[in-house]
Amino acid sequence: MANIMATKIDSESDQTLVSRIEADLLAGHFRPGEWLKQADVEANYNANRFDVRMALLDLKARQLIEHIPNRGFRVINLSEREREELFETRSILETAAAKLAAERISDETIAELEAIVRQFEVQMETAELDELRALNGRFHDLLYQSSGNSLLAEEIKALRQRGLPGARGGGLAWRTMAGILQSHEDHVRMIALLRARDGDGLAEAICGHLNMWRKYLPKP
Amino acid sequence: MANIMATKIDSESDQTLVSRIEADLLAGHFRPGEWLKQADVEANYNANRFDVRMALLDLKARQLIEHIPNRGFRVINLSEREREELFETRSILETAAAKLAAERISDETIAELEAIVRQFEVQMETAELDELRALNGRFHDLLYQSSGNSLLAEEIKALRQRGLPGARGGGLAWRTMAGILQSHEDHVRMIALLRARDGDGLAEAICGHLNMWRKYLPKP
DNA sequence: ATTGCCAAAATGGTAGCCAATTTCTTCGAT
DNA sequence: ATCGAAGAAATTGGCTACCATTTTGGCAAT
Repeated sequence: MANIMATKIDSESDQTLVSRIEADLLAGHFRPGEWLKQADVEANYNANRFDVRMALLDLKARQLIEHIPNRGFRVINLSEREREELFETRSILETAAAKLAAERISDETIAELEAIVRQFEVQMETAELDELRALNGRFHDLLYQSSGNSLLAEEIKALRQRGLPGARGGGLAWRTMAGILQSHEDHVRMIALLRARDGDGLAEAICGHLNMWRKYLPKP
Repeated sequence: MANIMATKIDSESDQTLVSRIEADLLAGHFRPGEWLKQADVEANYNANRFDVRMALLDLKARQLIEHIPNRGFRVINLSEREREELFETRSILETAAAKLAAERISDETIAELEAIVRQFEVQMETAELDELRALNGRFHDLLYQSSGNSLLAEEIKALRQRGLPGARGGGLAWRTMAGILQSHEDHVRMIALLRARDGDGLAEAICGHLNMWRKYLPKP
């Protein structure tokens, strides 16, 4: 009896507490700078105080939230400057990884990438934004994993995630349909460049892709 | 009375527990793969169980130690492959940062760097290895901070540190005096390249500097 | 020598307490 | 009425203790 109850209660949390909060953070379900009060998290995620503390510490270590002593934790809120630095650093890592990937990627993996891009194309009009965001993430993760350097890939992933919390609509230029379409076309082009083993071209494409959002900013 | 006692007891730990353990890790005072049992740490650092746990979690987040469920924490022990990946990634970031630094660094900061190098030269024969290691760290930190991108600098610092735990003698090619001397000469050369604003040359120097240790390996 | 079993050791999840700090509220003074 | 200060409420966070789970290590039996 008690076991069944416990299972039922936990049913919605087949994932760990951290990953549930993380998912909400990366999906932009919190506002930048929003306070994550322990009591609230405790209630909203149906967890106990200790787990909440551990989860928040974990997320803090990954810089998705920040910690202010005696105040608590709040969603990261990057300054203009920090955002610049983030994109500069991502450009460095991602262009380098792209060049490596162009050399090392296998034909099978290119096919996998293409499958993701196709799925993106199909779901672009119907699916929810979160779904598209997930596909986008899978595309880039797989691409950078193909660099053959998984530490590099992890580093890139971590940096990408740091830009997401509090960024509405997935965080890039994805506020507009045009942005999403542009993103998709970039991906198609990347596949072609991978097939052509054009590392430099790919790097350039990545750079443009990364800085795409600038075109869609309210006030540049 | 009690206050004075407390202060005295804490006197040796004016730094936090994490930074004390961290210092020992980075100085190579633990062996790679060595277990950090909670009880031992508790005793050796004169701390309580809770603080130890928090400290170990923190160090785990920075990948200086790893955590195996129900076994505990142990000093990171990089595989050959992981070490390759680490250096490849560092090369990418550090050469990029060096190029930026060559553009953006001020004359004052170059002078600061030179001061560190001079101090290194003076202390090379007399000072302890830990002292030299600290100076080396300050040199590289300041250099990469001069890229004007502090996120980039932090990232580089974190990656550098990940290579240190368990690496005897500071972790690089610093097992031999020749390695230390080589390192110093590299630094001198870097200063010259900075003065000449030769970003590409500097990047190349960094690359060689980073991969210097290969020459001094027991079995390549 | 190998296997199985039991005891000892260690981890790690949990509850709960209370001091320090911040935030909110209320009250009083100008 | 506004501002400021004192006090109350809320919140964080450091800490102790407990014990279930798991692993480890040793000992005995085959």
